[in-house]
Amino acid sequence: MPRIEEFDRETVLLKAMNVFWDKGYNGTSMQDLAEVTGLNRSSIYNSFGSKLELYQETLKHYQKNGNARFQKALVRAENPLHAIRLIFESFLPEIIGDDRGKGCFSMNCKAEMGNQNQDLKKWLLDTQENTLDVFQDLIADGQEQGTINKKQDSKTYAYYIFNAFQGFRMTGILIKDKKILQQIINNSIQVIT
Amino acid sequence: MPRIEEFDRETVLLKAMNVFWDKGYNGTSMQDLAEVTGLNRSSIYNSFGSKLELYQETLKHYQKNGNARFQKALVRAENPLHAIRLIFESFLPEIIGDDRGKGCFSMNCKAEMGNQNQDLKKWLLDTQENTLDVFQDLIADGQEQGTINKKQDSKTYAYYIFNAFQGFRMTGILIKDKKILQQIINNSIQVIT
DNA sequence: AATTATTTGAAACGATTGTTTCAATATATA
DNA sequence: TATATATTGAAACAATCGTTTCAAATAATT
Repeated sequence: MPRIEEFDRETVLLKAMNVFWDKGYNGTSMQDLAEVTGLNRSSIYNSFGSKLELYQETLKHYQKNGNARFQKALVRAENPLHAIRLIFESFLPEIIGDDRGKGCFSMNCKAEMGNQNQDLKKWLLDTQENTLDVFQDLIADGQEQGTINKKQDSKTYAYYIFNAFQGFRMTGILIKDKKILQQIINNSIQVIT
Repeated sequence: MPRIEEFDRETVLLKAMNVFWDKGYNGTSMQDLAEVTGLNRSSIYNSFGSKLELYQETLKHYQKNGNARFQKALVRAENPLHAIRLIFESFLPEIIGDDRGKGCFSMNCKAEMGNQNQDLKKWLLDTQENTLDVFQDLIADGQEQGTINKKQDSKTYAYYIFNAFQGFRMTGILIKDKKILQQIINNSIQVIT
């Protein structure tokens, strides 16, 4: 009975994400979103609820993409240590190709909205925990397998790698030199080998 | 002949900084600024030019404070390696005491405005260069003096430390556990010893 | 005490903010 | 084909945005 949505939700979400990513949450207006998606304001509200809900959905979309990149690295890696390296390197194309200097969407959210909205803060904490777990599991495996040293426990190393990873996303905003970025990765991983 | 400004510029700047720091540039309204500073809108415009100019001035104020912290660490340090450690540790009180989760003002600016305003981008690049130089000089000194290894050149290590430092500021937004943060510092410095 | 240069307060500016309303449109089912 | 259900477009909502205006207030100088 119902009339069906005319637009492709995935496409709209992607376009909306790019605006939020570029301009930030507060820097993006519903006007911007309507223009870039081609949807009428009312259609956006009807389909996504509100500006904040749309923002949250684009964040999840972004993170899903990031998780996929993590998974790809896990599959391709020869061992856990190599997997960590591949995870870092898998973001090199995004960083170097990011000519607008948008950086990391998730990191931008953390800086702009992490202390302004409890729902977003909770989401950030959850994804942080998730990333930490991935790193910790990899490190624990690597320690058993022998490619990662046992000088410190996997959790401690996970925090260290997580820290380096976040720095990597921030550094990549203004530094696009692949050689420099690659050396940062090498040195960051050095500690756990 | 002229009537003198009634307010203390330094105090106003500090109050304005805290709002920008907390809410971001786009999240802060002139209303907010007038309320928190106690100044009338016209007085703000008369004394600081515009919202953007006031924002830039608060950023410089923040950075001046950060530089002072760097200098303090340099003076107190026993050697260049120790200086780098002290620089990281000098931000621990700010991180742990930051109960509102504001993070690093400069990092927030980078994430929110680095790609939106050319003047701000230029300022961010300048301060980045400055920080990198400080680290490189320290590392070069440490390498001559013997507390820092010579496996890689000072510039490469400077980028690595810079990366870890930026991660540190981001990690500190959601992680306030001093022991964890201290371990991140230890591991980050490990590479260059 | 008169003059002059500046700041201050209140009000208003047009533009834009996020959101809502509702009639017109469209389509899958009966 | 008629009906029911949903989406769409345009307009309008009150509120707030950053900024400007200008007369009143103020204080250092003459």
